[in-house]
Amino acid sequence: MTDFKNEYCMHTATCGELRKDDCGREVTLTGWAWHNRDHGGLIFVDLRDRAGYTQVVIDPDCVTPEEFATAEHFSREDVLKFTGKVRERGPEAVNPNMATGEIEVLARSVEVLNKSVTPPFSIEDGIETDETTRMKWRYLDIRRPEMLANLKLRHQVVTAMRAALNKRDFLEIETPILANSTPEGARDYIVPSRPNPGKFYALPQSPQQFKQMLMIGGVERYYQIARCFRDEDLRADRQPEFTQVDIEMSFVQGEDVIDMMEDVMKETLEAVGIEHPFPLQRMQYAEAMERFGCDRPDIRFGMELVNLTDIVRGCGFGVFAKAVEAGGVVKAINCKGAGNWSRGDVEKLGDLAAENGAKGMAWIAYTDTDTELAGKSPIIKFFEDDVYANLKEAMGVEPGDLLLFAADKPEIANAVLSALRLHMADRLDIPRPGHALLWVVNFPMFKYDEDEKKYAAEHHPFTMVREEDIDKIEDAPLECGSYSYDLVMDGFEAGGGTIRIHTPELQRRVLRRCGLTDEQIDEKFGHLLHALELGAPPHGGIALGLDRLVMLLAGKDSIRDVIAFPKTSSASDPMTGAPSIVTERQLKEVSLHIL
RNA sequence: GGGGUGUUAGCUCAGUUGGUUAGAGCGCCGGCCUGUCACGUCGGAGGUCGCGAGUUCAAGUCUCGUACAUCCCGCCA
Repeated sequence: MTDFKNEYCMHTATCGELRKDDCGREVTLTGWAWHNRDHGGLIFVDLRDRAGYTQVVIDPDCVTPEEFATAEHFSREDVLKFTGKVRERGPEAVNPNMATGEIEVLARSVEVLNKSVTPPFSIEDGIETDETTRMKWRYLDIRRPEMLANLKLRHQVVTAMRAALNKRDFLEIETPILANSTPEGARDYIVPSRPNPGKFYALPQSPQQFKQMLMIGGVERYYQIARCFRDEDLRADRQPEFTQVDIEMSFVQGEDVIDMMEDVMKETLEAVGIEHPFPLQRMQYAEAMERFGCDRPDIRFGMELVNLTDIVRGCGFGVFAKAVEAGGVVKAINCKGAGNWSRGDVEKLGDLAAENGAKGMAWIAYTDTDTELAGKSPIIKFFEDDVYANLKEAMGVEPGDLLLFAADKPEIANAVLSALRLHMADRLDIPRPGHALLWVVNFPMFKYDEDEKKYAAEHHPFTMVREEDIDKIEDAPLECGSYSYDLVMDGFEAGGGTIRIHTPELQRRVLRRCGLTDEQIDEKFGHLLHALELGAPPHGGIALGLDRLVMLLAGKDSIRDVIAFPKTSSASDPMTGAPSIVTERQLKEVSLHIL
């Protein structure tokens, strides 16, 4: 962490900046007592601030007896102020493990700015303190250099993105937090309106409609570091409130947004010291699903899905043959290095397959010594010789391999093998160095919702349908492509965007296809349709998930580590106690009562 | 809504087949110590075993329920 200017404050130097060249300077340092080492006749204090830490020496010959007595009772995290001379350490006393290890400050005056009670956990990097404890005392957690570094990285990313966008004539514009509920999408956080009894605002799931209005308003290039809210269950990479870098442009086609975003990403990554080749790979959605089984592939390693459907069609193994007959697929991955796993360990992988919807998981193992590639598996005996030979060839089998199969509807087979692929990469310690970004483009426009028995937009219903597919909206919606692009990084969706519909007729057709009646469309989206009638320019944009992006750059597994004050999995905050009950009077004011 | 894992000292954890007074490291308190840097050393304090039932002569340990955390599925346009 770099230093900051020593202006407007008590100290004249930070605890991280002093070096050999500063020897002889008289400085005032402020900070927190990190480690106190009392040698009886001599006391060492590691004084820590945002910039780093410095050893302060308290020698009874250099301070008053009262000050020395004070120093004998320093506690961890006391807030201290020292004035003294920087001096070079003797050669034996140099500490090569600390940035300021060649110097120390000999205290001339000692002042306690504030005592601290014993902290509930120690302020160290690499601790494995329970997250509830960390979040209850989040301000202590933030004192850890690692957490401070994460927050600083986040700041640097935001700063770089702002700079890159400002340079390209984007305007940063704020949109409402008190917005309107939308019928589709995630569950809304709702806020009662006191002057409008029985009516509610919804906190925005994204500024989607507002930014389209800004384009129609002639802004042409907009961005916002936008807080978004979704009342859905949490995950390691999902919080109820999160931040998007929200971007929209007018008079563009999909390639324009992609090109712009690549330039912004390039400058952002450079700002935090990461090199990545540009332009990025662009992969069709269909190809991503075929090769990796998911729309956000981690392409830093292989173990790609192999489609065996044609090879096993009509074969002697009934499970595979029937799956194909029913219109499904048979796919497999080759886990190199797992061929010697015990049968029990392999069978356990079936649990993961089941979690993702599989009815079972077939496998074939080849031990290191199985040079004939006979294989071990309960299913081999069902295959005809030529089928088995073709299968082995398609999978590129070698001794030491483990094949895992999925035979099901394409969605399930892909989901199962995608999960297994990532799991096996972890288990086999397959290296995933650096970062890999790519675009996944041309998502289907619609998907069929089995539960609701209706079609829904894959991205969102404002997405532009590919011109050649517009005639299929009513009769073959699943065949409609869209102008959509996801920015994928290390197996995560780092961002997603689309070109928007800018004519009212097409917008209405898409909303109808999503199952809305004309009355519902007019009620919920009337303002948008009117706006599209009044000279809406062709426009499109993208939204980046800032939390996920910073998480990946920081090398963390959870976005909670890059958010200053995150929520627990029950969407609560152990530090402030939010959410909490409100008074009867508050409820009455907004015309509510609790059931 | 469903599944997995976990909950024992301030923190991180161990605790055998259900059996005497529940342990360790770190931290904390006190003594000693003038070159340590995770200082050392001697001594000490510190426990509603998440909570509630049940089984049993006996429960940290077994059963059921429940709360919270965490991971995953559903969900997240």
